[in-house]
Amino acid sequence: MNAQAPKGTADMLPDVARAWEHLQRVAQELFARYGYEPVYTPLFEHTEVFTRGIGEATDIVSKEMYTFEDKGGRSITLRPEGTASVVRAALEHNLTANGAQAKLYYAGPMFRYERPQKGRMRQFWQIGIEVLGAAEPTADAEVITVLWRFFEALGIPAAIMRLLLNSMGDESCRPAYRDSIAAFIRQHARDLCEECVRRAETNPLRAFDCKNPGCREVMAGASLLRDELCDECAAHYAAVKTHLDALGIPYVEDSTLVRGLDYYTRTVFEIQVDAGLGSQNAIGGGGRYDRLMEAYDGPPTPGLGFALGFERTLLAMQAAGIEVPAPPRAEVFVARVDDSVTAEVFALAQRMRDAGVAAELDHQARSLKSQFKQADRLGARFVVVVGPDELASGEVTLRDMSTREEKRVALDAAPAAVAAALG
RNA sequence: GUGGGUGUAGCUCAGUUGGUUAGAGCGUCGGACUGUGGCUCCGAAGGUCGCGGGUUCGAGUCCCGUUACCCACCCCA
Repeated sequence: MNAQAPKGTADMLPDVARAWEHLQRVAQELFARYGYEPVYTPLFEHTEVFTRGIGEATDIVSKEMYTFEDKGGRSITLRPEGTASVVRAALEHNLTANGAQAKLYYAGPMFRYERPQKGRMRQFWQIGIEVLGAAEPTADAEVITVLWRFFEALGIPAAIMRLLLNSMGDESCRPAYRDSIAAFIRQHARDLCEECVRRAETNPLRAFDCKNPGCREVMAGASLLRDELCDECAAHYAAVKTHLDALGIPYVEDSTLVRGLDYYTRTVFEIQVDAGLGSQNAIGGGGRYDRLMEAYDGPPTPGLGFALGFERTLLAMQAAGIEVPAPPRAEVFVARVDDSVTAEVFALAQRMRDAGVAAELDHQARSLKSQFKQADRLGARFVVVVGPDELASGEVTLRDMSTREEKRVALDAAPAAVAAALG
């Protein structure tokens, strides 16, 4: 058979898997300090959760979803992102009933059918947080701060991160602006690329994102949403910035930042780095989605959150020279001199483990010499040598691999002695 | 969906104008006074040269196709 993992997926072997767990540990510890609780939602949902939530016209929904019909005839889709599921779950379980607030975080794989490239996989992992029921700008500033602090906690220097901030307005000011941009594009159609002209009909705001220099030049003449926000949105945006300023979180206002999911309102943000990600640059991003719950026929419920990508975060860390610490695979190696002491060695290793010590032993009938090599490779601080000589006096030899010192200790007392020596 | 690049041992790669048993480094395993590591030395195992056609007396080396991976476009984490 073909042993290759499917296109766009990757096995996470120990070195990578360890980094994965490191990210999750850092996230859990940090998020807990801000009052976020874990939540696990299904990896697949009724397709409607995403089509209604993310938006029919988005790239994600129109061409990137893993959708299939299950044996019951239901249309099922592997989740392409986490927010829609969390909001759906909050609605199902009434987490925000009577004005309650929910602060949740999740971590797990997402699925998008795309051509893989650096920093982009068909199955990729995200960690995200969501705050539901919070309308105040302090919530926006908190979510952004958590994202920023997370990357800092991983050791990514603030100097290489760029936090982009923008407001997308809401239903009272965005539609008019959107129409004006569409009109602007049609007006300058002959100076813009085909793609941008097409955008006038689908998602006009995306034209600001075009990499074509000519388009950028033309779009620079368009009015900015920042200047067209309604009073409420402008005040909210200003307050978010004030709160970020107070915390010293450095942001760059970017009126062209338009995130690709339809559900965003008001605040949107993204953290980018320049090294390690290939042609990608965003390692995390998010925003406010005050109308999303209503898209599911739920009550009006403000919400916001962020998602960050494991793969990209790791690429950024690698580029920054950050190593994920690897603990020794064994603290003590229990070596046997010959087969006559196998039973004692096996039992002793178990007593070490029961005493809380990471202990390893040979399962391949290797020579004593190669057991020492093995112990060295595993990073074991101690080797306990068990042989006929030792056992004759009810003892074992305890060798400190760093100092090469050896001493005899009683067989029964060995686990405690090793545990004590390890501190 | 489109374009470009690459596919030789577990990993990183060499392989001359096509010519006899395909190499190196690292890693793995074993050994270097009979019960002991990291350095050094010696040795061993390990390869359908992505796959299928074609050209040729002969192809890892040329041609065609195919597939996988990588990178980029689109878009996104």
